[in-house]
Amino acid sequence: MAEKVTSLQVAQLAGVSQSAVSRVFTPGASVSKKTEDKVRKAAAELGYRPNVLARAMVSGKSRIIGLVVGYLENYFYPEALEKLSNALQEQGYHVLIFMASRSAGNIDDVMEEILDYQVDGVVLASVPMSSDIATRCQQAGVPVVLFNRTQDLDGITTVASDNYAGGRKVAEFLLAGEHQRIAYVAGWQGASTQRDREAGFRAALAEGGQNVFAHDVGDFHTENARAAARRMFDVAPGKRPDAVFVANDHMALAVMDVIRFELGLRVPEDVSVIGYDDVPPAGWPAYNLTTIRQRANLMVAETVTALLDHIDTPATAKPRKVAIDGPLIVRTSARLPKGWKPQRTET
Amino acid sequence: MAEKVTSLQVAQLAGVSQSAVSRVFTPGASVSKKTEDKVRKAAAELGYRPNVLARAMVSGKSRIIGLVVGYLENYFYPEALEKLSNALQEQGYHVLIFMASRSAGNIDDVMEEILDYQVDGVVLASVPMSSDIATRCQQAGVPVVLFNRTQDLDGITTVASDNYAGGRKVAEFLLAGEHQRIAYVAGWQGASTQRDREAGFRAALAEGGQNVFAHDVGDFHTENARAAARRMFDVAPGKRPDAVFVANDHMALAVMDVIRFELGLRVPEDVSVIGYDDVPPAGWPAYNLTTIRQRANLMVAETVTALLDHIDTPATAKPRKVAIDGPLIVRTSARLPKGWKPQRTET
DNA sequence: ATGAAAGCGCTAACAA
DNA sequence: TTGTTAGCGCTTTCAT
Repeated sequence: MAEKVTSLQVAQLAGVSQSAVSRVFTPGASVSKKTEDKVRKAAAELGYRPNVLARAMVSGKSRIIGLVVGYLENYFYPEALEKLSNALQEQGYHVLIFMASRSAGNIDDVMEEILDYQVDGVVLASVPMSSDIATRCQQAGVPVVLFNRTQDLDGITTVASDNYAGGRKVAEFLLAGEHQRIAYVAGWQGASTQRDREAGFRAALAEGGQNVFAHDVGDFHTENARAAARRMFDVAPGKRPDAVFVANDHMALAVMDVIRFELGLRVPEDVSVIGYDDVPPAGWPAYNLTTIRQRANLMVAETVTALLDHIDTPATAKPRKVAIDGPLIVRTSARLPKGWKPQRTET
Repeated sequence: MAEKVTSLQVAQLAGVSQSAVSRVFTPGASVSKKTEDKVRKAAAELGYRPNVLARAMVSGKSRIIGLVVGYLENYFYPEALEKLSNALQEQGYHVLIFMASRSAGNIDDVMEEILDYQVDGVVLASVPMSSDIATRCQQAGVPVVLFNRTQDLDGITTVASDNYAGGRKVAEFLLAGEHQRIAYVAGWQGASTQRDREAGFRAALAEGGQNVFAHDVGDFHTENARAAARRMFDVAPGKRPDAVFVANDHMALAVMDVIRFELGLRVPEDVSVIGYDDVPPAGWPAYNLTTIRQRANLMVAETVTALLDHIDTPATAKPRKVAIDGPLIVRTSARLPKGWKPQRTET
């Protein structure tokens, strides 16, 4: 069991001062080649590595990013988390995770805890009350970015897909497919993603001379989505929607299950279903869900850029509202407009 | 933007010494009610919270647990990660994430990085070369536990499900269902989970007088599993297996897709399919996969207990090998033995 | 280019 | 119970 090795020990072995050792491990400090060699040799011999925490204390930079995430049940998030963590690692940062799920009411506590770690920045993903928390961070002088949420709150950087445009695309596609009774299953109403998707969807529907034929709420949860699907589709054929836009894939898959396996209807012959996110299961042949792709790679890249920008140049960094356009991935869960062909599922 | 508040500032406002403030925020220190009140009042007024990093420096305890995870593509891991993070949070620890995926070769680097943060413990999940890393941690005097891997290496605590027993159960069920040509699709051969599942499976098969009819490798990856399924099932009916055990659900779902949607065979009429893990999609009606459940809750609980045990009492804590029994969840992807009824999917 | 010295914010003896 | 003191391991002036 190797004991803890300090820079002082290395200094003594190398026959230099402790500060010399520090300089060798500080990029861009001034050390002679000779000293550096001596120090590196001694360090290697002792297995020395700088203590990140001690460095953080004096420099004020912990190189830790706090990530607050509500739940990983929606498979868009594990993917985003993986990419985000990787991207941050490449920049020399690491991610401290905080699950906001359990701590239902006490998200405030979570925030305090996160701040206690002197994190250099915070990413909020799928967190209820994001705006309160974000404000709290700002007060503490910690850069924040909201991932996959757009807050009305000014002064906070947010990165999301262009949910309004996405909603529009879905409506236009459904309209082009000559659907007559188009329904909507909403997500949690407090989420900006939900609101924007619905707004874009309704706007384009209206332009096409239609209105939402039926509306229910699934709250982004499987069970609620199932219940909504039952209420919506377990009715007389004439009162049944012939298409439904579900606010995210996670719910859309559940809705498809109810439609096909509980009610015995066919997709898309009896009902067209469209989701949002393009999570991996949406591409599985058992579903082949037509959906709007959220480009996780781009969203993560923008998040990292914005965050580092705020960290490195807090004075000049302006809050941004990034909305990334996402393509409609046409598979087979929705009837095709004349002349369309389903696309191949790319990776 | 609130400035950083130190214990000294609180002390001055409260008219006490700095150490008095420290004591108030140190559970089990001795402070008079009167001092405590004064301090708490001043702290509240200033919005003071102890700096975890500074505390870590002097106490030697960072209350950070390093979690190294290979990939989140297998949906067993997001679930485990969420539960683990929650459980650790409840104990006052937080999780620093390290994705080992990207850094293909340089897992060693990841390990050094993680150790630089002076983590109090490390959890290794789905990481190649786990044993090397684990050894490295031990050298550094940092408690480790391997999650969902059993290493032959003595002296390292591991928590996994009882994969051998699980493999046996699958074989016994398939045998009872009077299958004649039972195949196996393996995971990554370096994983103990894979090896144990296969060993148990083969042993029980042999006891039933059968042998593995066909064998291929999917490496725990979707694409490889698909390819394996094609090689295995795209053959003359007489040479085709009538049942297949796939080493995890993630691959089993892909295998089902190939069997049903590419080859047009029926499950379970033509082929019975059984997986391992019981990830959420296994229970979706479109698959209804019969599988062995890995009890994530128990696995996480054991992991946390073992880890804290090693952290709190390093002297007496013995390395353990925990194997948690997992039930066979009987759904409809495998033909039922006479007299069996499919179970309801519980939550 | 290098060493000495002063802390970063906190905990933990040690006295009082 | 309280205050004083000495660090934890490091970065960063400030001299030299």
